[in-house]
Amino acid sequence: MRTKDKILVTALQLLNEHGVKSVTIRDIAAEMGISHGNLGYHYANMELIIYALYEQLVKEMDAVIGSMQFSGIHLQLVYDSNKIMFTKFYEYRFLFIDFVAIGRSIPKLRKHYLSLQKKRAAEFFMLLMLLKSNNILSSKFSDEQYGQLIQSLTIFGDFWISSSELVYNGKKDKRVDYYLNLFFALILPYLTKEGQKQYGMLQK
Amino acid sequence: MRTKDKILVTALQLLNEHGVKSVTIRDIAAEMGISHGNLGYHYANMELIIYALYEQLVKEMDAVIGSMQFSGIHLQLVYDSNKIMFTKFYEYRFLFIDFVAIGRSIPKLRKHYLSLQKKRAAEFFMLLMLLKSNNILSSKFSDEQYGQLIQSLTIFGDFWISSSELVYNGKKDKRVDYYLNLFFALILPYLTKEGQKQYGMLQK
DNA sequence: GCAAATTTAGGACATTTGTCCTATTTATTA
DNA sequence: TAATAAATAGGACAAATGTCCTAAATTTGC
Repeated sequence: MRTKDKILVTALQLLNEHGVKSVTIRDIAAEMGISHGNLGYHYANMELIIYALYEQLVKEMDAVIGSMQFSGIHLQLVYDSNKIMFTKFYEYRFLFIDFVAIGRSIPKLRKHYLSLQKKRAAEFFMLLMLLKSNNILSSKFSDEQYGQLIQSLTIFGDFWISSSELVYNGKKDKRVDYYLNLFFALILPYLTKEGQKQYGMLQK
Repeated sequence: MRTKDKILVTALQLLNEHGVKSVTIRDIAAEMGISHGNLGYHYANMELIIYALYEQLVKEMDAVIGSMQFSGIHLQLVYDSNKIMFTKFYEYRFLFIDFVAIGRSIPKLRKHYLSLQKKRAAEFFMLLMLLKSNNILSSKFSDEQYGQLIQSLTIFGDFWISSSELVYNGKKDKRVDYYLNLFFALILPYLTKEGQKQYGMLQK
């Protein structure tokens, strides 16, 4: 692996473990066994590394979402795509754990995230509308209510990791599933009979 | 005001504005126009200041919640108590914005928060059960489902500020109301006819 | 195989920050 | 009022950190 890539791998590991505040250029160099001067040659400072990792996450998400086959609308689809997203998010958890601090110190990242979120919210809204017209989500709730639901789901999606970092004390390999389950519990009361049937048959 | 109290006031203002990462003992002293040596005499480091502010928040919350009159069970009660909590949280928003980083660097704070959260969740569960038995919340959802709802509401309650810090661009004085409204939208589908009626009549 | 470009190591330096220390001033109390 | 305690100012210092620089080593392209 090229040094430049290896730096990102090591940085990600250290950032996830110790948090943005505690990791320095020199820490990463030491962990890799290279000089801090060398590391500075590839990435002059932590912000560049963090932004590179953010770009990497976005890229990986696009790739994995893009490769999904949308064969007919079904609750399983929502489940699968969210499971992938939750898992990826957790791989890059330091970003979410220090979300605001990072957004504050790297305006470019914040700006990009905002437009990304807007796009994702619009896609998700389309998906919900589709589920609604296919009698999976109930029609008795207004589009505005579904819009609000999406906002809350977005907040949950962005911050379940932070919460779990402080609170979760279950098995490590069940963490994502646990919060994915909570996420779906938020959608549960909006389901029709048919939706509930599909929910019961979800392959988790 | 005593210097020791004034330090907390100034620290809170700076922390809310710039975040934990960017505020130092010396910054606070400079803002107050006193020497850093003097500030060190009262609080040796930032962690002591942050913990003191956390204690202050907990104390203020206890006081304000304790003074509420619980005259009969009603959705308005849930609304009012949450409005108070949301408002207080926002006054001390730096705590929530850097929740994980603070919890990591001040284990005592993390530990206290965990036991507090446990207590609050239990109280909230009792409240929901009461609303359920008073036909405000629907009986068609299981206690387990209400338990999950509380967990999601807790995550929302702890992190709406972080999200708003990055996303919200509405009027400043409507911020708390906006997220309180989203918070209640999460409860909406669990309401009975009677509950919905009370919801429509909420004095916001 | 050799010149040029890239990569690497490590030193130097300024800045920031927490921490400690002492001297002075202000407040308290007996 | 005198002595004691509390509060304040500001200097000193070490550790950490980003940043810059140079020289050596390695790789690349012709």
